[in-house]
Amino acid sequence: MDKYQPKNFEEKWYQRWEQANRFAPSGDGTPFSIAIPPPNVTGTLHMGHAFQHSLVDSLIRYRRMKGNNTLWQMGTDHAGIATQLIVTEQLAAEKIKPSDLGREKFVGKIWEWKEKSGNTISEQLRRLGASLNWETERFTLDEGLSRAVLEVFVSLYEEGLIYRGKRLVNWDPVLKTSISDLEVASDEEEGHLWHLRYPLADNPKEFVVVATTRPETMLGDTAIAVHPEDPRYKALVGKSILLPLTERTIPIISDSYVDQEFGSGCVKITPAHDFNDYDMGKRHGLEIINIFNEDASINEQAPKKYWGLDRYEAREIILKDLEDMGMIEKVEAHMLSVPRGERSGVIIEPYLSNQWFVKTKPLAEPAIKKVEEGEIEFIPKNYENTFFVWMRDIQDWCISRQQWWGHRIPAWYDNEGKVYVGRDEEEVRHNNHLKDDFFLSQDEDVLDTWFSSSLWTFSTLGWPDRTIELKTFHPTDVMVTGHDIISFWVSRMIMMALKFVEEVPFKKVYVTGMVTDANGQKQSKSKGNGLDPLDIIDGISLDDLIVKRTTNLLQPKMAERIAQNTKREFPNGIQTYGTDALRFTFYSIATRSRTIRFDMNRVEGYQHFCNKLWNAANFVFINTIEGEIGNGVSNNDVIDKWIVSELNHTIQLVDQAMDRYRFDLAAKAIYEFVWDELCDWYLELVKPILNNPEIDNQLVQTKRFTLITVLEQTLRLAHPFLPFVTEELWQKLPGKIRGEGKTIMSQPYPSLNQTLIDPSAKLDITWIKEVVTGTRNIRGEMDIPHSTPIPIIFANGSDMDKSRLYEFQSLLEYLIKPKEIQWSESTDKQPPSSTHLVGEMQLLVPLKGLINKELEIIRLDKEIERKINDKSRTAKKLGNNNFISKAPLEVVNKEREKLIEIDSALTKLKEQRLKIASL
RNA sequence: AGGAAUGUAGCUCAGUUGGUUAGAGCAUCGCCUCGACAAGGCGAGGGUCGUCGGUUCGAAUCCGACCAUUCCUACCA
Repeated sequence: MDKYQPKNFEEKWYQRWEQANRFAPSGDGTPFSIAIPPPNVTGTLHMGHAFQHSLVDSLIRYRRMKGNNTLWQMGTDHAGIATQLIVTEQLAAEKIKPSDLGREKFVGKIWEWKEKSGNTISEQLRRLGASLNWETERFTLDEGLSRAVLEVFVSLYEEGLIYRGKRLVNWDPVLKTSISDLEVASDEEEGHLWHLRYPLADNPKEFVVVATTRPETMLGDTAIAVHPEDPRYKALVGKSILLPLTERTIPIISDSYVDQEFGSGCVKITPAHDFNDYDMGKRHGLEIINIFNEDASINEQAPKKYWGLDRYEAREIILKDLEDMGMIEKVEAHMLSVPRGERSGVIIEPYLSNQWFVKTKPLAEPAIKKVEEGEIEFIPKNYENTFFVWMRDIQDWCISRQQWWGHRIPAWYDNEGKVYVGRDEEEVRHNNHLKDDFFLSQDEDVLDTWFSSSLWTFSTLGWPDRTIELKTFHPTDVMVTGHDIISFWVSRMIMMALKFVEEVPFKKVYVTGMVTDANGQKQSKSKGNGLDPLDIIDGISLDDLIVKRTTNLLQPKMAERIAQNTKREFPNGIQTYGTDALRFTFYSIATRSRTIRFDMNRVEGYQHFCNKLWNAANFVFINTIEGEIGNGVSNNDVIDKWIVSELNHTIQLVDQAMDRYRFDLAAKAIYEFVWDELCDWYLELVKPILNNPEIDNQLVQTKRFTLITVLEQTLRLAHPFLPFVTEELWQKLPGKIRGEGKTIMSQPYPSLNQTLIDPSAKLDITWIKEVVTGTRNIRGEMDIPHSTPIPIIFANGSDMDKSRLYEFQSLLEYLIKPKEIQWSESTDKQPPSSTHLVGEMQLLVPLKGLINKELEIIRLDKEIERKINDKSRTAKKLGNNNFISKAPLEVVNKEREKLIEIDSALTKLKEQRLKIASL
């Protein structure tokens, strides 16, 4: 058999599965379904996706093999702003602006781009082995889902849960659109606090000083505010000031929102450009003056001098003008949190505009209730708090975007600006009895992408039609996603599903940790520390990796640093690991922690594991290919009973782990079974029988049968986690063992057979392990090579030891490679030896010609010291009357027995040391 | 500012309702080509479980305070 080379077979198997339509739901088992969090259609797979989808795929494959009628619903998201941005940038390279093309042509360009690059992510998912049902793949802008969006919009509007209004929203002046609170990220940045002097209207020689971080907004000030209790300013309340640079006089008001301690204790109020000021403006009936255009340049509400200036140009000039007038008291350095648009990276402006909103409170209440009642369960549970905190203080959701790519808002306006909402223009005219020549124009805006995503679990299943799919697979069983998406998406799906299909969208929410780089840094394009999962699967050279990380950077000056960091982290690039190794890594690191540092060393370790499994299978094939494989009629010996018992124990562990979404524990159980039990012990224990021509053929056949059936079950057990290598190996099994099945992925999952758990077999094997490990310890410590046979004496053993030696002597001879094994009733008159204790029994390896006396004394001293420590710990416990009287009897007895054992061992070791020392 | 999470070996992480000597992988150090596997085998070293207190016969585990890191929410102009 060839070496383990994942690239030789991984893609092949995926193609065969897909061609044979293995990913479609089938059978009449209990339905089990998961909806994929729709990736951005024009995006690429990042490590977080690969991680989540690997977890989901194991759940899906596990359930499918368990006989569930299983659906993993595939689909992608149109990602409005992100996609429009990409295409806009591409056109910019050809010096074309979207406005040059007009709406229709521009949207056409995006569709072209979608057709071209839309399957990148699908191909990546295939490489991951994701057993998604491609047949029913959906896209948020396709006909069916668009129908669902219309239906929901119209019905929420009719119920008064969608409304249009002029509000202050987060405005991206580069993208020229509103964005939701969630798409704004605030970070601390260095700035300044300018203290400006505003002269009093009735006494322009006197000033009130206000502090601001955004001096340019002063052009839109409509009041200044002080705290009602502030003695410095009490007398001024009700007076007015002359707003510099403008011709306006504005009032001084009092409001307890003002913090007396901050700045001068006096704050300028700009209702059109600050959320708090907006609220305050409403409270006091202040004028609202918007001084910005859509691109945040100064508009005609400001003095002519500043018209058309960009907000930051305007700032400089305004400051200079104020300075010239002597109106700047002082400037301080100041850290402030600056809101930036997630997509464009520019500073977001609060901006007054007409927008559409969803009234969320009435939708949130039932959603909160379902989670409280446990109908939806978050795993880990504490993420429910994140959900509750968000939902209990939920703000209305601004759903209109001033973009072209997306679901156009189904609202029409007449000449007077009256709004008509309906599924299409025809319906609007009909319902409102409007003649065909009555002027109507449709709203230019599109809906927030998350609006369509919020319908995802049911719109993908055919809603608003009551399809059989919807009936069968909704609610879905679990949603697997990152914590950053709980408020964006999870909460909104819950609200919408409850509203429109009157059931929860999923029963469980498994919140994964966030995959970071080896330094715990979030992976991102701008930091240049992101990894493409395919580069771990296929490998990539250092040069290619640097190119990949440094092209299309938003900040090109970062390129040099990114290249340096990449060189340091991956001096030799990334080698080829294959999908299975990557996947197994994901399972192993899927613990309950919220950040997961991705460590390439672990991928390497799990690649070795795949290799180990490969080679173990190879061993099995070599030993079963020629001779007869028995029929399983058991004259199983204790060794076979033991490995079957271990296998069943592992099956149990995997089931328990999967029930609790502990992918790490499932992976660990499989890893340990394959490597530590099957490879390290069972295959070794079986060799002397398989390779011995004198052994009874019946026994050899039984061994072969156990060997190959244990392998076959192990492959099935591991398949959800290692889909490719298990399929490749399973296909090499003889048909007699494999059965009629065409693929491992449709075979039944191994299930626990409690009657095969055999504790007594385990005790026997444990004894063998102890004896073998004991002699290996002596060999290892004494540097005696495996090739040198050593004489060994079993002294002072019990009847049980004796009978076990009798039973397993030939095995032990194979494993220990002794010159001979002697049995001795007592330790008297034995030659000076190196000793290892197995319970009461002593393993003796005579020193003569093999072992250095001093080395043995050192080894014994180490052992003795350990025992002395144990003894004092145990004796101390037993010397404590409180322990004796309060601890449970069995714990006390355990300690008593332990003390006896330690004492006996200690005595023997000390005797032994005396004996050696006296030589 | 409020809320949450995390802190265990050099690194990345397990450790279930408190109960043998706190485990694994990687890394380190010896020895070994023995017919599945050097992507391997065997052996060894390595930890005051963030700090301090409390509860308890007994604490990595439960409670409190503090320190450090991280995230979320709200932001003081």
